[in-house]
Amino acid sequence: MEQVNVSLKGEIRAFEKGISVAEIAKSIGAGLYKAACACKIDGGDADLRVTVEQDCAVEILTFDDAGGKHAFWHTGSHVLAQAVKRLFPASKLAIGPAIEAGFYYDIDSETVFTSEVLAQIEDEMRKIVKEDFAISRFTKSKADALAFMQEEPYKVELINDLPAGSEISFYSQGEFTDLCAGPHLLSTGQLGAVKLINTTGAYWRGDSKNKMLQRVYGIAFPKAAQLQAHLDMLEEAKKRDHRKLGKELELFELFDEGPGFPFFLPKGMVLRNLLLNMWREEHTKAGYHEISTPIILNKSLWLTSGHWDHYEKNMYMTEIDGEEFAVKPMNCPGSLLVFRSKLMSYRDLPYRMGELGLVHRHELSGALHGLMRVRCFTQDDAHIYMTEDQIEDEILGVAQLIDRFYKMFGFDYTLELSTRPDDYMGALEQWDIAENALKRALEKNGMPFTINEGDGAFYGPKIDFHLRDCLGRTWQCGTIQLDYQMPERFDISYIGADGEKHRPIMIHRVAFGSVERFIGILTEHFAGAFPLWLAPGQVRVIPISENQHDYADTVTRQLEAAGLRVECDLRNEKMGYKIREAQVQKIPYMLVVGDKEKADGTVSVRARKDGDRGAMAVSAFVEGALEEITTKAFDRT
RNA sequence: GCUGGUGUAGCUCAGCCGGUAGAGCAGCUGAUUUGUAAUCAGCAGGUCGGGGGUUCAAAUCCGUCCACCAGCUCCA
Repeated sequence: MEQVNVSLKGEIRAFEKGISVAEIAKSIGAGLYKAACACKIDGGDADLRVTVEQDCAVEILTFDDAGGKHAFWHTGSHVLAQAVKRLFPASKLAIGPAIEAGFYYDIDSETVFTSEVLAQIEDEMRKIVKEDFAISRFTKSKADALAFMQEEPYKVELINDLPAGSEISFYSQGEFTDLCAGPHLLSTGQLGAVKLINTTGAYWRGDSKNKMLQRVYGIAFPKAAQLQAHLDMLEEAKKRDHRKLGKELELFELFDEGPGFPFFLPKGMVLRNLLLNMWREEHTKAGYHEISTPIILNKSLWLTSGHWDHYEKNMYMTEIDGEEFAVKPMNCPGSLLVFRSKLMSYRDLPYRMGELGLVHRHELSGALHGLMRVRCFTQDDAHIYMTEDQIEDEILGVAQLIDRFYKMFGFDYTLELSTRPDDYMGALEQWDIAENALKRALEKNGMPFTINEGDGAFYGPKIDFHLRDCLGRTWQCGTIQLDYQMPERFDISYIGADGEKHRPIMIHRVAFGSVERFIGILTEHFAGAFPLWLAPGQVRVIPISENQHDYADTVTRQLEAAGLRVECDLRNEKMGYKIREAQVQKIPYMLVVGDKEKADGTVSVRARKDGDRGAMAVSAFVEGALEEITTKAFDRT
């Protein structure tokens, strides 16, 4: 009998040739076999049914591994499809993948999947889980696969797109079979707890020209307790929603009169201005010169920049004295005009020009979302004009600046390199140079990144910074774009050491991305409990009774003199009521003053995060608070 | 923009099959003078998202527009 040597977590074991990975898992232990979802063979994702024909390294994946979760949820989507087919046999199935959290299935059905129908489907799914069907895999030739799936038009379309001669795999469970590359679990019973989250519309193949299908989202876990924990997490995320908190904390407001045009309220402005003060300080230190350019500019400028050709559908137009003007969707043309207005020497380069520029873009009404997706926003923009041999240093400098900004709040982020889009402007070889320069800068500095093909700006490739928020959603914030095109189009130049004119290269970059979006992300990140340095109201003085109003007022003035943002609550309410209100408003510190404090010249400090800290001298409190502000200390709640 | 859903007092929501609007919180007034997350009472507050239509009668039914929500698409 032939044997193969299988490396399992570094340990080599011999098995009979042709053994399936599932059997290998079983040989290790019944527990592992039960928990196994998928596997990796020599590092590549594989199905547990795969047989081992030669020496290799095998890794068994469970729900705790990303690959295991993927298979788990993918099976979830098949169970969903099976339930829908049982209840509504006329439904046509499109695609049903696993996603970052759970799975979905796109279905073409006459029946509208209301919440009642969803509950019905969910019940049917639980039955299928209970029935514990073994899941089997088989393959067919392309012709056979087409014949086999002839009742499913979407599957036929998918199969037709597969290369001729390919072996097409299917998975079966009970009466249900689906076209699928896998991997899948061994049986439907492994799913444990399933839950359908919601249903929405989705275009077939993501193209708005195609038919709108119904997308049903679901999630599943091995244990009911895990499902409950996940649902609790979603509940918590809802509480942190910046749209809710923004209203409650009076930070910003959106009115019907200005869809997508946010209004900032007094408290929101305090936060915003503090953020921008920090931004200005950091940029001044980093050698940037701040400018401000108008929001309405003549159409001719937008023709020169190429925005008219590439961005017109998103631009707001107006007419002045019989001429066409556009509201700026980007700040770069203004910056270029400023650069061009002065004769520049190579000694001036790199020239870093920053602008907190208000831009307007017409986004689809359905895309609007609180402060995260709006129609007018402030980019913390900057344009760096430089020579070719300054590119790498400048990119690195910007990346470090952005890194400092994000670390200041404890944000995680990932990098993406976006390459040449279809509607690109300029010469191919310049794009290659630019893409390589960005790639080199990242690689040279050991910054890991993924590549997002075809997602660059029309004038150049870019490095995008994606922040992760409390919902696990990622938001594109910072970006660094390298541009050879605009300098060309605007015919800008500098005088080189040789006395001749040369064309500079430019970087477009933002750190916050959109000041509005960043504030939205910060709000959710901190659940409205901003670090002391950013909190619109930092301290609330709470006298216990009228008897201490004079003292409370004295304390308040002392804190004001120290530069703290403080309010004194002199209302005729009980202390508990005032504390509750301050707590709800996420005021970092409450200072309770009663007769004792008045007599001793102290304050009883209550912190938002951990409650009563006891009495201390006013000066001691001020000193601690100022220290906390200077260090920009934060803790995520 | 598309699919589905929602729109009632400042906020959160109730109002069955059409009979002409209600609660809690917030607000105001008064009483209470209070020791670490809600003191009590009274008052005031809404042409029920907008314009239409059906009807003796519309918050309720129909249609349309607007906004919002969940996604799709797009994106900072």
